[in-house]
Amino acid sequence: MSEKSAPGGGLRERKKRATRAALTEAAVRLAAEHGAEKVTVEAISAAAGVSVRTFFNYFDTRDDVFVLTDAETGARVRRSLLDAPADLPPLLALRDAMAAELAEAEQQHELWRLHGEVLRAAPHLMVRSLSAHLADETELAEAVAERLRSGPGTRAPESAHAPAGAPAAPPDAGCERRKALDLYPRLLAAVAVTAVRVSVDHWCARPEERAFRDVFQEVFAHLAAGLPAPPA
Amino acid sequence: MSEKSAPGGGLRERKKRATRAALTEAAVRLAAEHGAEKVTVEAISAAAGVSVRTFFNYFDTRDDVFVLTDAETGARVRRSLLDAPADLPPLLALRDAMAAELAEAEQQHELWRLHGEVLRAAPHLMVRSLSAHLADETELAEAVAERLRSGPGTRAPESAHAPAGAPAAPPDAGCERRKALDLYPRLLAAVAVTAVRVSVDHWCARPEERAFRDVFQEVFAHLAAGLPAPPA
DNA sequence: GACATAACTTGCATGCTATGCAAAGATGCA
DNA sequence: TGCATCTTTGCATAGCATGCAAGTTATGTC
Repeated sequence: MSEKSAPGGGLRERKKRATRAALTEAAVRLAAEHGAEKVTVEAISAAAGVSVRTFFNYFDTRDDVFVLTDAETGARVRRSLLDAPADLPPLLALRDAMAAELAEAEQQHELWRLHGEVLRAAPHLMVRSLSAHLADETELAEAVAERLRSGPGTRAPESAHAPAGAPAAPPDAGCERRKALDLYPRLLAAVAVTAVRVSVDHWCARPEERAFRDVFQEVFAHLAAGLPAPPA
Repeated sequence: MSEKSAPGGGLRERKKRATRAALTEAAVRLAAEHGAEKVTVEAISAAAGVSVRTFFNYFDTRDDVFVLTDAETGARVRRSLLDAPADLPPLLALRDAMAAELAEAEQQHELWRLHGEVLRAAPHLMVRSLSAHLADETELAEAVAERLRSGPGTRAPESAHAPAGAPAAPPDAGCERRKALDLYPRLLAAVAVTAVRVSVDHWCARPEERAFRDVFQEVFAHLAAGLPAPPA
């Protein structure tokens, strides 16, 4: 797995990363081989060389081991969104922010493909994986609102970085805050996340036909045009 | 619960509906009172006056009891979509089809509100509920594709009803078929489902502020316009 | 009305998922 | 080396989920 990312830290941290990596890798391999639903936590733990209890020290849920999203992805997208040129329409700013992130992911082509395979074979896990993105959605909507608030032309490019270190909101904290959000930012964030999902899903179904980039761009072109009926 | 819908059938069917209704009602009430995650299957079953085993005869999963979607909703929306005037743009046809369905749901105002409360308090269940809609999404995408195929002006209004009785596709059957679907129908279906979710969610957060209908219409107006930045 | 059939419910047995707790082991640092 | 801290682990416990066989209840027919 990504052994090189953030190589620093002491032995402890490296071991933790190794254990987590071993668990996810074992999980994905076993899932690819025997089908995702037939893989028990016991099997994953055994393959990774740790106890069942330790598995649950790393993942809240069995299914969480199949959600291969980087926890920092959302933060990077939001920052990129806020740093985009002020005159770029929100939809396009969001498109570019996500495209940049996905370009990185596309480089780990092999792993991504395998992951896609597993998820598509198990809709249940696809849903689970989406839930991870849903958590992002509220924060993403806030970023959109922030971008709109400091409107086009009004915004000083440097002042826009989120209110310093918002320290990893506790899970479900978005529920109350959600009340304060306007409709448009929520809609844009939700639609963008959906667009990414559809792009990935469509591309996974026929990876050889078109580059992912093209699918992604076409999706956002449809959205920007207001989803008119395409030419036959 | 909805005791009147499809009142027919023998005693057996009525009993089944009653049992299912009792289970969902008990579940929602208990969840509203004690928090959704604190409600066990045992408690729900006891409150509904059946055994735990019977609960699992009605729902595959504990969480499924909180998914209050009518199984026929999707079918009605698809039919409505195919029956819409041929010159109506796909996005608007879908909007109207969904609006008609939601108008009915809005009448059971009380239950809908309570359900919304429970789901918003438990994102986990919101996700689960979405998965039910996701199942619809593929079939909805097929309906969109069907509508496009028999293009504007080409379509004989009567010939469009789905290929007779597609007999309740087995769960997950959509995964293979998905390969055959074009990008645009999938995108439109996914975006529309997302739009409904955002509308409902936004409206639930401030039910007194605006009619649901208005929120819904505004969302689709945003989409049809290509999601430009709204005026401040 | 009685009967055979099919459908529904139930309890029991079993296995997987998930959490709390306390003891044992590994790591970091002086 | 030795202490403080973090991690792993086994054990106990509870909830989730399924299969099976036996008991109960509708349905349709004679």
